[in-house]
Amino acid sequence: MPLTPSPPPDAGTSSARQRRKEARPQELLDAALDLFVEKGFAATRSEEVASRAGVSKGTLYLYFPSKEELFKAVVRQNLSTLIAEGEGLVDSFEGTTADLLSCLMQAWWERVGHTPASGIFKIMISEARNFPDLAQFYVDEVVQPSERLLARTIERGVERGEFRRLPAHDVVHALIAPVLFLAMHKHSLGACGIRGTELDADSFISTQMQMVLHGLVLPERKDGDSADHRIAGCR
Amino acid sequence: MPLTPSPPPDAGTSSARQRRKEARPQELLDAALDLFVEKGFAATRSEEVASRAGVSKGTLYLYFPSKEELFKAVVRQNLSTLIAEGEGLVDSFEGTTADLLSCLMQAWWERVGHTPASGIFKIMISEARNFPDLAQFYVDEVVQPSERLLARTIERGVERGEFRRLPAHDVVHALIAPVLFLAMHKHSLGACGIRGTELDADSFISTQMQMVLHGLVLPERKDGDSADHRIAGCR
Amino acid sequence: MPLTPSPPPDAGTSSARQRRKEARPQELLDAALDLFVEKGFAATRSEEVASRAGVSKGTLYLYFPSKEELFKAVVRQNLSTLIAEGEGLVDSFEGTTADLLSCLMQAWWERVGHTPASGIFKIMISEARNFPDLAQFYVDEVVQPSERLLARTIERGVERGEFRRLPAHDVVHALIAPVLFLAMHKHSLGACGIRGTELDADSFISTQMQMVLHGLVLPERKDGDSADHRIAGCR
Amino acid sequence: MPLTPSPPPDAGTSSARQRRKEARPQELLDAALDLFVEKGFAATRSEEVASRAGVSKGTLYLYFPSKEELFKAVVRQNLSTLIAEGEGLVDSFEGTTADLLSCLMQAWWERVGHTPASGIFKIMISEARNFPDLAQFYVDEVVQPSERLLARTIERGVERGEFRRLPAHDVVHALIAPVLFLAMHKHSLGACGIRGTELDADSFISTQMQMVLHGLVLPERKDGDSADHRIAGCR
DNA sequence: CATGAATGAGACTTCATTCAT
DNA sequence: TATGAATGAAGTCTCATTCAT
Repeated sequence: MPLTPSPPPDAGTSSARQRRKEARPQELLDAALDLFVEKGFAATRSEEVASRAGVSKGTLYLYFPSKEELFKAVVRQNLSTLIAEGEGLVDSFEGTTADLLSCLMQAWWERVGHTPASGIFKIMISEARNFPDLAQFYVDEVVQPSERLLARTIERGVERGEFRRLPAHDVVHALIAPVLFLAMHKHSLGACGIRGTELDADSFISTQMQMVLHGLVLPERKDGDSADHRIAGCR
Repeated sequence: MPLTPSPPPDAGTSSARQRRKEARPQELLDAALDLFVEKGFAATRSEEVASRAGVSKGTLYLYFPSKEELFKAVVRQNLSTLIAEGEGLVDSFEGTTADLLSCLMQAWWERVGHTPASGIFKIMISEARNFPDLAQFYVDEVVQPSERLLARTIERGVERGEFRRLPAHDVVHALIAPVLFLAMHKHSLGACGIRGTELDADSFISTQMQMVLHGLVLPERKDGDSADHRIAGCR
Repeated sequence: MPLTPSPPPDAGTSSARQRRKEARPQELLDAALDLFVEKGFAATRSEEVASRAGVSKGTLYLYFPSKEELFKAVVRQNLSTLIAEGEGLVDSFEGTTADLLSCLMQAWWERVGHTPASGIFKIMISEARNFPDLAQFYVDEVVQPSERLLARTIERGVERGEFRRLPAHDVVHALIAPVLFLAMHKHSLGACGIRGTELDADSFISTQMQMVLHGLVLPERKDGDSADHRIAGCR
Repeated sequence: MPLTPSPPPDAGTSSARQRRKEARPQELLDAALDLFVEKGFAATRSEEVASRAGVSKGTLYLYFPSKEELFKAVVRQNLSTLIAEGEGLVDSFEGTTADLLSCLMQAWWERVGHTPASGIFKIMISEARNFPDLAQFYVDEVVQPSERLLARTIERGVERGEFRRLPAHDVVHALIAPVLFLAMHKHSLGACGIRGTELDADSFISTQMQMVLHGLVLPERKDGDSADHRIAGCR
């Protein structure tokens, strides 16, 4: 109530209370995302979610039947919709595949990486084995759709002669790994304020990209180790 | 053994009870590692650790004064010692830096990646923010020593003219990222038995290595995108 | 009775639930006082306090954040308020100091000595060294204020030429000692129902008063021992 | 072993070990007294008693079948013997009763008041209701014998025309109260090191004695309040 | 719709006592 | 005798969820 300017008394159907009421689920989802990311799913108390959203414990349960359902709603709102958008982009994109990949990356970065939503990965890592229902939901709703999306993109690059013919699935993971690594770090050790754990994301991504596109080893020395890059025997 | 006064030379030197006592800490540490990895630190009940080690709740506390100290002991036993060994290797290694890197990787893979110890990373991701003492301990005991170790190795490669001159810190993270990604996956979604989450580690690492050493983009197209590999604008 | 729904429609503004809620802290404090006095602080289980107040374990913690805080609240409610009243009395009293002392004594007797609150002294005796926080709290909240109050009263008597000029501090303790002795006894051995431990408080206090006011030794023999009443050598 | 000088190998029947062994129960009793006084009966861990006596937990149970029996032994050793001595003194004393009382007091002060044994009263206050067996034992072994002893002494004084004819039982308690008050204080608040709780025992006892022998109120004002020294109505 | 009082299972940790050695 | 490893009941406090108002 004190947060919204008093509407004209005859404003019609939607009073301040009404508007507030309609915003409730969103406020709860936002509070839940923040807290789940900060503390994890199990360690987040429902009462704290409610109070951060400015409502009482009971009210939370009017909108979401349990903490698990609340979590699923958070995931749907923050990731599922984004993936659907990505699919639209891939379907209609017309430039080079490298540009498409850049677009996807950038979108991810802006809409997930730089937002609290990036913490969802950390949550799933932590809780998957303790909450199999959530794990299944997350795989169906996030992991498989997004991996399919990236794999299609890589295959497009290969088919168009733009990319080396590497196993699409592995390339997808190689693309995802550093990004998740950053997200993971940001929401765990990186958030603890411990000296020596700072990590410059832009610099890291830039270096990573150079390595992925050009390789770490200098050209003139390339021949020697071209045979097999599985982990070699130590001697 | 050293505690019993000269037993008859042909007798078993230590009684059954004695043998049990000496084995206890190890059994408890093993049980603890398994359970911490499976459920996380907070969700693991100390009683369960004890019972998996075949003792009662109280016995655990004879050997470790608290769950936190138990966890620290697990980390020390499984990672700290390994890092110390790695330092010895780097100090005395005489081959190419690429080979040294391979050696370190392989050691990690055999002694950590393929053992339950790889789950410690997952645990820290999950619990760092909820247990600041553990986070600090882990940074001091694991993160900083191992990053220093790798950074020294990269710098060795640069100094000897073997590697491109990239920021050592970022290269370290780029090397760590895929490996942690695999460890993470293996102990979270990968352990849930959900279809569609399988991940072939060897294949992934092989692809990753080819990308890191040779780049993803085909040579003839390399020139075009050499300028800046930060995330490019979408259009 | 208080749990039955449908109060008369014209009933007061507060529901049965509301009434319960407001009465809870008091019910808990009463239960806590009884149990703390009976068993001591450490030996009283919080669950037992709750169940004696007719609520569950968790409910206790809705009102008091810990057993220590519960105890402090018990002390504040039963003693601190009383001491404040005593200060008012001393400030405004106009009769003889002996009468003032009688008044204070009587008030103590009615409001503390004859109520379970008298058991608080026993508790503190028992627990002071094991719970330094409680000890400090008790000294600040009870010991010092009440000793100051009595000392002021004694000094008033001396200044008005009513009392001998004895060290106020020691007189205070001499006044307190028999009273605490009684309280102590009543809540320890006296409450065990052991034959031979009965103690008639009124008779004891009466005798004590006569001894204090007239002396134990008969007048004609008084001279001999007037020199020093510290403990005399045995021969 | 390291505490005793190695005896000559042919020293005869009692080796160092032997002497040590015979001292065990005494060392355990001393350690137990100290700890019981400091922490109370319930809060004292048997292991701590053992370790302070320089033996292992198990050894304690070789000498005393339970913590309760250990406590009884402590009481017997520290108080029962003393009371027996007191009885001998009273039986054979030939001086004035005031001197006899002084002697008893002094003995108490030297052998109990100034030793850790004075803490036993505090223990019993605290634990009587939680350990009825101990309470019964203490009443039989300490309370009744010592009260009988003092009552006999007071009666001796009355019969010989030395003391006013007051109820012996109450006089006994009046004598005991300040002494127990001091003992109590010394082992509870007085041992907490809190400022404002210091108490000068000698000064207190001296003042107490003067009050008891001469009365608090000045002679010239005595008349007014001679009627009844029970607690008077406040107005 | 909204509240928040109430519940009770469950977690960590302690400690008297036993008993194999 | 002496040891000390082992036990398991018990105690404090937390929190998801319910439901009367």
